[in-house]
Amino acid sequence: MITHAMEDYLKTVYLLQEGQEKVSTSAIAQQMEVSAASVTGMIRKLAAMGLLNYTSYQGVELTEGGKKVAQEIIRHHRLLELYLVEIMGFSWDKVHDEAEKLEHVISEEFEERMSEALGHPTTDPHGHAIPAKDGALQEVTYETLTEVDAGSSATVQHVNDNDPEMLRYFDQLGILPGTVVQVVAKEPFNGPLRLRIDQTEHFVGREVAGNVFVSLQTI
Amino acid sequence: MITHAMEDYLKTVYLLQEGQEKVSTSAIAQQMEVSAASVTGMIRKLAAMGLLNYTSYQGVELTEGGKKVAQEIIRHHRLLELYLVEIMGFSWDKVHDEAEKLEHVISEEFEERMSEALGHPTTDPHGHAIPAKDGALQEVTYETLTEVDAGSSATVQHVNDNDPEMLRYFDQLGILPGTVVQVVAKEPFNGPLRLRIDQTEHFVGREVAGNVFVSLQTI
DNA sequence: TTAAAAATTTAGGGGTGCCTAAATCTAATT
DNA sequence: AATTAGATTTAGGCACCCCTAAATTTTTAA
Repeated sequence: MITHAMEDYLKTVYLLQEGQEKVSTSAIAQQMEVSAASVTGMIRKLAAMGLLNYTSYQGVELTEGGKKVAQEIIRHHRLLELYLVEIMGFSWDKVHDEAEKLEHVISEEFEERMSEALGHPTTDPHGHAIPAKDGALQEVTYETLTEVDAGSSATVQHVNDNDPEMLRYFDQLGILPGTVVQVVAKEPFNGPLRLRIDQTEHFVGREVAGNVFVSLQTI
Repeated sequence: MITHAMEDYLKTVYLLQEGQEKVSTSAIAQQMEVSAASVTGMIRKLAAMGLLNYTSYQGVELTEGGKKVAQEIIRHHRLLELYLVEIMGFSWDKVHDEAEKLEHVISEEFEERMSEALGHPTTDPHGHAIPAKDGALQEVTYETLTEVDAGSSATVQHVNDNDPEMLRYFDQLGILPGTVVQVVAKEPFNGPLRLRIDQTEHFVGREVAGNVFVSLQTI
């Protein structure tokens, strides 16, 4: 039996796994805000169930079965976020927490009816790809705004969705998926970035910029 | 902290309490399909929290605080059932189980947005009253079809919602809230009832008839 | 290469919520 | 009033999921 907590672990490992193969205990612990000891315990259980491969001290890697569970939950989460925004009128800073709870309890039919109501969408309100039913999620790894050279422009692809306050700030700035942002200048010593968004200039800190994932303008 | 399990107990006690004052351990155990020992354990916890009054061997009674929690959950449940049917297109036999899970995790905002989308409704798809926000639920106690005299007609007020198969049967028969049913005859020895619904006659067993709550036609 | 630092695991424990079996209490019957 | 049946509670246990503290392993740096 797969519990809600297990689903959360699998989802976290899946999202951390992108780019790397092995995911460390501490990375999971940090992401989930639990102790490393708790992670070890759960990992052993998931490994015993064949949902991930695990060698002591060497990190974990999802099996195909584990990936399937994770994708299902991520699909639930992202469909829910979009449904809450588009159909129910939630603001985008509130939907993450709501989806975090609902993703574990909705039925397949609920999932299907949301997808239908939304016209079988492929991205959620924060720009993340929605995995197809039983389809793999291959999220492209974009760079963050902090890595863009001064003078260059970039298009926002997605933003980190788990901090409501930061999302409200993004709203104020006009940063959302699809927005074109020009990095006018980058102040030294980890100073703020000077951004031009929609004719207006803003100074934003590195922490914020690090949560905006973009692709460079080719023009 | 009120857990999901506690919410379920409070809801059950609330619904069992209608009509009587005290609710017995075994009634709760039967309704929730858990052991009586488990009920005792939970009851003690809820009593310690001031959500119900409890004297050993004498049954329980919700306090005002306990009632408030129960009403909130029942409101969630019934709004969800209606939302699932009206907005998402679920069939009425599927919504009970879905609502049973969702009722514990939705936010106040989710509740409010459902209510708005539905035009602040007062009854769910099975004919049960939806408690107003922070408002008491005073469900009238209707009689069941088995209690209607042969020859009389009655209007369906609500039906039991927790057996999907029975709900599909009601659908086939055309029994839903508002339907007028004439009890043509009642076979003896707990035999079937002969019902006229919409010009058609049906023979239904007592168990089914006992789950249809009606008010007598005054005309 | 060896000591220190960092990461990870093990050990032991707490709260929740369920169970069965045994003990106890209440209510009904004689 | 005593017995018995039924209802209820207590006792002891299990699974889940988290924690802190201590032990162990790996990595890093001197």
